[in-house]
Amino acid sequence: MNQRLKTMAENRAKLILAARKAFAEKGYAASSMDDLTADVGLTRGALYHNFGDKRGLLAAVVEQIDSEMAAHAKKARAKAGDGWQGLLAEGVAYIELALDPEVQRIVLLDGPAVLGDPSQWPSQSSCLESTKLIVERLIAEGTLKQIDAEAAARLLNGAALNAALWVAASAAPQDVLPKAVAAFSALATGLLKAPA
Amino acid sequence: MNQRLKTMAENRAKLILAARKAFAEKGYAASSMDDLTADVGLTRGALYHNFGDKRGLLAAVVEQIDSEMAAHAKKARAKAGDGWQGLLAEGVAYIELALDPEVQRIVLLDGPAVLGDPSQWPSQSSCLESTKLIVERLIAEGTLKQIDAEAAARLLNGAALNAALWVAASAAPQDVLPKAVAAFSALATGLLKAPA
DNA sequence: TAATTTAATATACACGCCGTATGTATGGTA
DNA sequence: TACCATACATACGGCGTGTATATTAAATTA
Repeated sequence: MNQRLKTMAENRAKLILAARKAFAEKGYAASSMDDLTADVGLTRGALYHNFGDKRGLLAAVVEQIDSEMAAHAKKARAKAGDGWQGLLAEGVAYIELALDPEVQRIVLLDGPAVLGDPSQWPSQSSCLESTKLIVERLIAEGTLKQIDAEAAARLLNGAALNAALWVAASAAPQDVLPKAVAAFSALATGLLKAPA
Repeated sequence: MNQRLKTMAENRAKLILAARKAFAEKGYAASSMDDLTADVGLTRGALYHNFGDKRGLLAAVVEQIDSEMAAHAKKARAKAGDGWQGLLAEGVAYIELALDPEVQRIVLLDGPAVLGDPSQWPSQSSCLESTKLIVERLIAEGTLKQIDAEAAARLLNGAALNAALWVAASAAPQDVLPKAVAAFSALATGLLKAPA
């Protein structure tokens, strides 16, 4: 088979892996591309050929992490069913995901600053889209109030992410997590037509 | 009177003003300290003497904008009274404030990435504190459910900020703003003990 | 299989920016 | 008036990015 494509894919994977580590530990700005590439036995030549520039590498990293997050959230939702409980479960899953330092630093802090508004990212918007679809169905079912589905989906995600940041930055995350989840659930019930 | 302190204060103000402009337009990373200081007839010497480093300048800028935001939100709340309506009004005020590109870029994007978690900033935490106080009073009054006041305050602020980012990034902000406000209000009613 | 072409990666260079160390000049003070 | 402190300017070193050129290894074709 094609040898070149294979090694190229391997090199891309190696660079992304090293970048996840470096970006998470030192932050995007403080990560040297020379060091990063040298760590995996390459030079900046490979990097600029594969990703265009430093931002391109960050975008690739963000996309990877983001898709992992979406998969995780989707699994959590599936476990809780496709109705109201599923929507709640997805939000809670996001909160828990953002406890990961990699997610915090790369996706929540540096990502927006360097790449711009997350809702424009292809990966995030897919996740948002799925949330929006559930909301739309629940509205049609009469479970939720008649509000703009996209607005509701965005604010739910936003609240969840913010809760996650709070939990992550706190001194005792395991104590704060349940409070955050409780507050999130309470807020979410505001969308219900007939409150629980 | 003391001439030196006066000119120093003037220079600080000039630098902060120029930084607000540069950071808002080009972003923090792309703003050159040489250019910035030259714009106001100074050199980096003045900057590093007054603010320590580039981050220090950003911190000063963020603090200034942040305090302006807090003042604005407080005023909006006062106008709507000190109860539940005031809490809502404060959230809506935040959403509207974040339509300002300066606020978006500096406070919401670059600020967290460079300075770290916003809840640690002295200015923001003061605003959060005031929200928390209202929530606590409303809980004591029996207006709100028995939930953690800090959690509720944080998620409210988080949802509002996220709504603002969405509105700001949209093609037709004036159309999206009412949807965001409606969704925010709906979410917030989830905190009420007896839903409206 | 040998020559040729393609392209993935390495190397080398130019430029800009930050932070610091040192110099200078002006305002306060005795 | 002479001295000192300090706010600011100047000069320097180092690092990091992005790009242009070179090299090497794989794929293709005859």
